[in-house]
Amino acid sequence: MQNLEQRYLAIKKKLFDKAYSNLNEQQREAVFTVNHPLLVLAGAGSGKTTVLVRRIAFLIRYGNAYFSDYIPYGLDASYVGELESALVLQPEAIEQHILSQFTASACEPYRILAITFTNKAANEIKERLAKMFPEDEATASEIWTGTFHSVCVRILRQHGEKMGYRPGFTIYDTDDSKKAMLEAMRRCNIDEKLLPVKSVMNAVSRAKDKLMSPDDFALEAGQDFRQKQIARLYEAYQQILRESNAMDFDDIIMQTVLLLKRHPEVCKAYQQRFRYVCVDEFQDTNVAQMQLTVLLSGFHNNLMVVGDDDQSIYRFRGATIENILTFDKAYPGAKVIKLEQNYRSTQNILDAANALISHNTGRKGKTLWTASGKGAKIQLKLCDDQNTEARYLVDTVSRIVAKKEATYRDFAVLYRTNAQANSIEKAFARSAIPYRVLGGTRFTDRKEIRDAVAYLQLINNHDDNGRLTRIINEPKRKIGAKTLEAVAQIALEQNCSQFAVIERADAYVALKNSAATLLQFAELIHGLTVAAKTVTLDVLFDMVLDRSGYRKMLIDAGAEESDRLENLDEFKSGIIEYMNGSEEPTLTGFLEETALVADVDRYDESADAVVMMTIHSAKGLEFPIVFLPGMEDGLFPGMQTITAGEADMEEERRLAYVAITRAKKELYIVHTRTRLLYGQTNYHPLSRFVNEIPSALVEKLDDSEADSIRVTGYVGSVYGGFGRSVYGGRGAESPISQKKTYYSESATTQGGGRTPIARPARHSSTETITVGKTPMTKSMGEKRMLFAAGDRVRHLNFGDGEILSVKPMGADTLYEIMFDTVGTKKLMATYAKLKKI
DNA sequence: CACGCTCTGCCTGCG
DNA sequence: GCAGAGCGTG
Repeated sequence: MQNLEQRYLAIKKKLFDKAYSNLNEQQREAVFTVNHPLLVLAGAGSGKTTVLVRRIAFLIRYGNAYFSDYIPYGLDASYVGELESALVLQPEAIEQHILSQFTASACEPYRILAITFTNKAANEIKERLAKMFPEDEATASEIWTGTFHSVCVRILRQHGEKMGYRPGFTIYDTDDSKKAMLEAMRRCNIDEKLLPVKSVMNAVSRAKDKLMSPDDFALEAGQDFRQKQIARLYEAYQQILRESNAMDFDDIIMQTVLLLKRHPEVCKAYQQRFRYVCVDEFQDTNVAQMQLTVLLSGFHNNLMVVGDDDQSIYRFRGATIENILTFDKAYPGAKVIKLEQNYRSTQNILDAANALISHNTGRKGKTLWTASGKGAKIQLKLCDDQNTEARYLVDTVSRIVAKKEATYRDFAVLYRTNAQANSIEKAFARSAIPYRVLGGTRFTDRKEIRDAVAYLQLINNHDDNGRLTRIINEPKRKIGAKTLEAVAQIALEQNCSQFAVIERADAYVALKNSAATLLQFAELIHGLTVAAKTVTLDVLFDMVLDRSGYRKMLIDAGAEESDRLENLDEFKSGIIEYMNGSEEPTLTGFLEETALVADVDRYDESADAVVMMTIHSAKGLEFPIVFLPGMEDGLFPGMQTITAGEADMEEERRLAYVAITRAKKELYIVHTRTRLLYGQTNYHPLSRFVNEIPSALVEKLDDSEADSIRVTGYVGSVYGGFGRSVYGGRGAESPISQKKTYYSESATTQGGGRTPIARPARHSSTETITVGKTPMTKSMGEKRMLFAAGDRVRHLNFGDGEILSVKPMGADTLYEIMFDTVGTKKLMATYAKLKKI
């Protein structure tokens, strides 16, 4: 009978293969592979989301049907024969009538967890899952689909108290966190000029990505002064967040991991629940997210991760590509499936991308191919400067649209930095071409929205000191900095929230002058807090704006603030939308959503307009015609990358790979002879990445190569010294370039240890000399003037004076100068515009 | 306390 | 070149 069993198993697979014949072989294998750790290396445009969604649907309908060895009891030849004859049916018919009888331990939808990075991706998966189960809505909605953050918040809302958070804890966004960090710096008495908040925030964020506590950080800092300071700040910052019963975005992940580690019973409950865990964009995960994934999937071990090591472009924010590169070591039995067939681009575009990315060493290795033919060559265009470049884009779009070969929405302009958007946008604005720029200030980042949310946050969580300080004097209530300082001081001493102090303002002598206004404010919040329990959210929102006087403030300001009023109205529609879409709308729930859901519809694909955005934000999107302006060494790859290590360069190359693979049909690479960027004009040679593309794939629209590679003489300014150090090789550096190596340090040490020493001050000792058409910047080094006590000097603003004393300070010099008219002042040599007279 | 001027920094950025 | 922060003045 063995033969019959084999025939049964074989025909079963054949039937599944046919029913899923609109997938390719690798895609099918990924869908059918169910009880295994599974790594799907999904190349750009290889149908990754389709695989993810169909696999989840497969789990629910058929479980492990495909690979299961189960033989039905009493299997007989006529039954197997029937199955074999069913193979002539159409795929849809097979799926509808045959496959369900093979189902083997199907998975309940609520036992599947699918994690993504962005809300957009989560929503797409939800929508596509819903389409997979048109017959019943419940199935798709029971699947736990969400971002890392939303999944973690959901867990923390259940168990946050085990980690010392009170219910209703607040989520701080980047801006709130920055304020908290500034407060930490005040408490630690560390000057922001010596240690910029930005770099501290970055260091702390990276530490949390790696699950390092403040203590761990201090331990690792050893005797490094700067690191030790950051460790202190990290600790103080956590303390401040705790006082406000708040978490930042990184805490959300880290605290969840800690919770699962410290409370095995909680961990076990989730592990047992999740029979299947899927993670999308796995190349973007950091250490903490990897840990979380491992923990949640740890019981059943049916973990599927989907990603593309070649598209890992977020190392700078903590993502570690090692997660994907070492997945098969972490899960020895893991199956690895590569999706290399591309359904998006032409072969020329893919060949260019393949050639480029092959210059990277740290990768799994994939070669994309397509069945759709060679297509047009890649167009390479050289322009004079950023303005002619922008005009070239405009002209090309007009030309192609005029020929009716495409419509506006088919075009995308993708650039490395947002700073490039400016000149391009101007050119489009002057033309008749509709366009949209993505990025920039997000709706929820607007001041009025943040203020309104801050009121709601404070109502929801009275401990939230950050939000309290944000709005206590907005609109103006005559509660100034001094009063707030006193409140904060008392709160610290009493170990209570600032709001608790304000409620009892009359009890403190230090607050006696402002007690009345403070109590009034407390009354306002109390009233709203009570109201929040009874009225609906939209009503509460209006009450906040009216009772606080915020709306009146904007109305009184007249026309110039009318935008803000409109924005608040729009925000209110968002509230109503939330109320309609949620089964049980609560203030906490709404605030959570606003904190975790960035922008509703950032990219409206239906609008017929050229779209402009950074390459980073274009990941995952595709366009028939793509322009890549600014393909120049120094811009892309950026200067920081050129002076940094190979790992950074590989990431930059992956970014170029992402850029190229966005294009479906045509790709235009544009570069310029000179470029005005950050207020300085530079020469930039053609990007090395373009040189890594075989020339047979490229059509030059002019004599671009000759000009771009010949970098002679020098080139100056911010990116100083670069022409030589890159192309001239070591030891060939010109005196000028040596003087200008001041940037190299900052790029390698992750916000660390950049000394201001050799940094020329922008407005003082740098002078611009124009040689021919190209402005060159001359370093101050040779020009810095040294004065002695007694010298008479002239200052641009203060007039003439006499130097009283000269003190060396680091690499700089501090002069004390008695001016004839404005008295004695202390000035740094680098910054003072002094001339000897 | 509000404004305007000056100074500074500036790649990319999800939640 | 430009936005946001910080500082000094009315």
